[in-house]
Amino acid sequence: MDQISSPTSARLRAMQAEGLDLDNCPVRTVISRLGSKWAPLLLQLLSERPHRFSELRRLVPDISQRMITQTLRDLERDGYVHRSVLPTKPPSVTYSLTGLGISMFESYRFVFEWAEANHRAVRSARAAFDAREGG
Amino acid sequence: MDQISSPTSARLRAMQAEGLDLDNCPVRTVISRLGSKWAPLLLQLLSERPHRFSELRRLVPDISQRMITQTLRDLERDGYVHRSVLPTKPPSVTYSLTGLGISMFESYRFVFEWAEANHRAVRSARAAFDAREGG
DNA sequence: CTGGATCCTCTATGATACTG
DNA sequence: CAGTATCATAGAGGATCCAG
Repeated sequence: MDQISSPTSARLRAMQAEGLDLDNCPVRTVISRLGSKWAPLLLQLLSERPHRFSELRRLVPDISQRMITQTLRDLERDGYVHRSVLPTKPPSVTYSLTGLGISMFESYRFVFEWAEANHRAVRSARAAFDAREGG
Repeated sequence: MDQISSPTSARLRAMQAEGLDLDNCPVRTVISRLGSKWAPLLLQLLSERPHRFSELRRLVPDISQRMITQTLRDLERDGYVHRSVLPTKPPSVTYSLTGLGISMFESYRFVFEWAEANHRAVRSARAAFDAREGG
């Protein structure tokens, strides 16, 4: 089995001495990024069909202009999203999933389906835990 | 289709006026939490078998004591993880997945497998993007 | 319409020291 | 061994204004 992490200080140096390669960890490279605050929502929307910038903004009402831009840019950088600019006036920009993005979402979507089916159970567990603690 | 978000200020009030229930969003309830920095790593380890606190710490060398405690606590609160204390001396604590946790990971694990198979492609895309930008 | 630039705030996380 | 408490900080994210 592979080792999982990527150290920072004293522990870090000890790890590196043992030859571990934490920057190559699949979880840290892929999953951490997909778990950001807005990436899941945007990916879900783009998995349905390509969307304009303003459409995404409207469909995710509480995202700031700054974060929608930045999140889409991160997803583009990692190869999941394609950005296509139509030189109209004013410009129109459409975002869509790339082949890599589609491939990724075929796996990621199982988590969305699980969440859809079980989010109530999670909220229940949360409430029960809080009741125990608070009491 | 359901609406996705959960507003914060002016937009928020506008949304609520339309009757949207952003706090009930499955993505925000479930997926956001699973995407935290350490949760994926700990879940992956616990999906293999139960682990002691110190084992997890050793297997994830760059996690701080504080974050391992807090992340496990969050996962316990949401019903994914069970914490069992053996009253030995000194105490021994074992963490394991609950039924809900096992169920969830049966979906989540596809993402891990995808990451394992494609993290190099993602890193390539990232490098290519940076080359374009930087150049 | 689609952003970029700036400033500001708050949360997540780390480091460290202490305890049953 | 398995935490808790405290302090400090980087970075995520929001608000606002400006521009092609």
